[in-house]
Formats: sequence, C-alpha cells, structure tokens
Amino acid sequence: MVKNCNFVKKLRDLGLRPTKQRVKMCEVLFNREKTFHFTINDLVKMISEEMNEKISLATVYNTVHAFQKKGYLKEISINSDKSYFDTNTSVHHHFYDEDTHQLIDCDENDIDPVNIKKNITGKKINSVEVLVKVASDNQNQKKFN
Amino acid sequence: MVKNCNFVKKLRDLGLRPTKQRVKMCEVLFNREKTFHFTINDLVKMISEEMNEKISLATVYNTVHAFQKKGYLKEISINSDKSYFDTNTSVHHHFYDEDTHQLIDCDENDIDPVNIKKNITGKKINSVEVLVKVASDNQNQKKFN
DNA sequence: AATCTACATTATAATAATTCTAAACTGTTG
DNA sequence: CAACAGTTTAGAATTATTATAATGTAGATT
Repeated sequence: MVKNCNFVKKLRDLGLRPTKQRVKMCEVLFNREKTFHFTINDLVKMISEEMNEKISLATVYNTVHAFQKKGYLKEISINSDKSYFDTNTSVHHHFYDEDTHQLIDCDENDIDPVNIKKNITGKKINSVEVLVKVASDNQNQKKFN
Repeated sequence: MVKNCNFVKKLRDLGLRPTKQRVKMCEVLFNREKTFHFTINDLVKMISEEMNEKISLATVYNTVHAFQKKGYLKEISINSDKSYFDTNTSVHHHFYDEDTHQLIDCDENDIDPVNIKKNITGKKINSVEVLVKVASDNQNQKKFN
C-alpha cells in the first residue's frame, strides 16, 4: 500500500486527476498500516469529517468504483444490504460478525488452503474465498427435519 | 427435502399457518428433485403463474424470510445486486461463472472440508461458505497473429 | 496569466430492492 | 359460528445506488 502523502502522482499514474476530494480519499483509505473494510456511508462520514466540509455521495461512489476498477479496492459480498469494500485487494478470507455487522480479515494461518477438486472445462479459477459467518453464542436456532 | 404435497402439516409444525400462498410456495420451492437458485422476483413470477392469480410481493418476501429463518432456505452472497436463495440448506459451496453470471452447486466431493483455526470468543460459527469464481480460460489472452 | 476544454463534483432526481403500514382477510380455537 | 390472532395485500416508505445536468476545476494551450 502507498506509504506517504504523494497520492497526487499515484492518481495521475492511474489516469485520474488528483482533485482534492480524491487525494483526501486516498489519505483516508490508503494512508494506514492495516487494511480496513468500509461501506460507502462509512467513507462519506469519515471524509466529510477529515475535510471539514461535505463531500458529495456521488463523488464517493464514483471514486470508489474508479479505485476498484484500477485494482486498488476490492468489493466483498456478504449480504445484499450493502456493499463492503476492502483496501486489501489480495485474495483472502473473512469472518463476518452478524451481530455487529463487522468484517474481520483472516490471515493465512487462520484457514487452511481450500482444496478444490472440481474442474470446469474451459474455465479457470480466478479466486477462492471463504466467508465465515459468526454470531453470539447464545442464539439458539431451531432445526427442521 | 420434502417429498410430496403434504406441506400443510409441515407448515403447521413450523408454527406457520398453512395458507394457500404458503402451500403453493412450498410446492414451487420444495417439490422438486434438484435444488435451485432463485431471486425473489423469479419466485413471484413462478408462483403467480402456478396459482393463476397474483401473489403479493410482500407475501413472498415474508414467506421466504420465514423459511429462511426456519432453515428451509439459505441466502447466497455473490454480489450486492440482488439476493439469491438456495433450496439446498446443507453446507455446500458454489462456483460462480463470471462470464455467464451463473451459479453452480458444489457437492460434498468437490471441495474438502474447510479447516478454520481461528476462534472468536463468545461467537459461534453459523456458516462457512466458499465461493470459487471462475471465468473463461482464454479471456485475458489477446491475439495479435 | 488568461483562456480553453475535458474531466470532476455536486445537488437532486430517478431507479431498484426491500421493508413498513394499516386495513381487509382467513385459519384455528373454543 | 364467533372471536382472535396471524396473514395477505396494495401501496407508501426506506435504503442503496445510479443517472442527470449544471457548475466547477485541473492541466494544457495560447
């Protein structure tokens, strides 16, 4: 991930004009040690606070999708309520806390490599991702047979 | 999966009144050999046709969610466009064809059990889903000759 | 530095999926 | 069959996302 604040060059290299909104978004998204997960709404709030002024929802959508297209962000499918994005664009797995709606990254040691024995002719595997949904231990669910 | 048309008892056992809408939904969903994947809209169309009268969208949502809560249907997260549901509620995984946007079930032999070594205190694992995204093998190869 | 132009931002409108509401309806119980 | 609680329904409300069209701005050209 990008180290310091020279996102202007970064954006230019991507063919995106380094507007103040985009630079701010880069700072919020990529100027951190750990990867993080967010929804568009999370991001709008964070950026508005950091800029001390409003940023348009549309701009955030546009820019997130631009970053995604360029391979700087990755969308994660958890449910159809919302889109989650991840600054970690490598193939990796997630825990999803159904109580708090939080995403937790797995590192390589958390889940053994998944062994896929099926082969679809003419198709190659692009990604293999595991989603582990967890919830509070005391929620009992009824079984139906 | 349920074999024949005695869905009335089935529904009663679940604590759901066997209304004609629900019985019809059972027939459409569970009175088949193979599992299948559907969206709410798919279902509304199918049921309306089978009943020769309209069924309310709200009823379909309500009933699908009731079945889901009772463990008769499972939601599948592929992208955030739409909710897909699956009549196969067992733990199983999916291939997703990124070219055709089709879902393909994995049976038990296709993928070895996923070994999860991480433990989140106070949380239990509700589901473990593997999504294998595949695409045409030659799609990224440009030909110049 | 003024001008130009293509790309960006913005507020708002439009769309789409889903959930809510409240009135009418219906299965079940007594 | 009367009463009640659960269910269905149409339509309104909500939420996430995308489209639109006017205004703004970065970067190139003069």
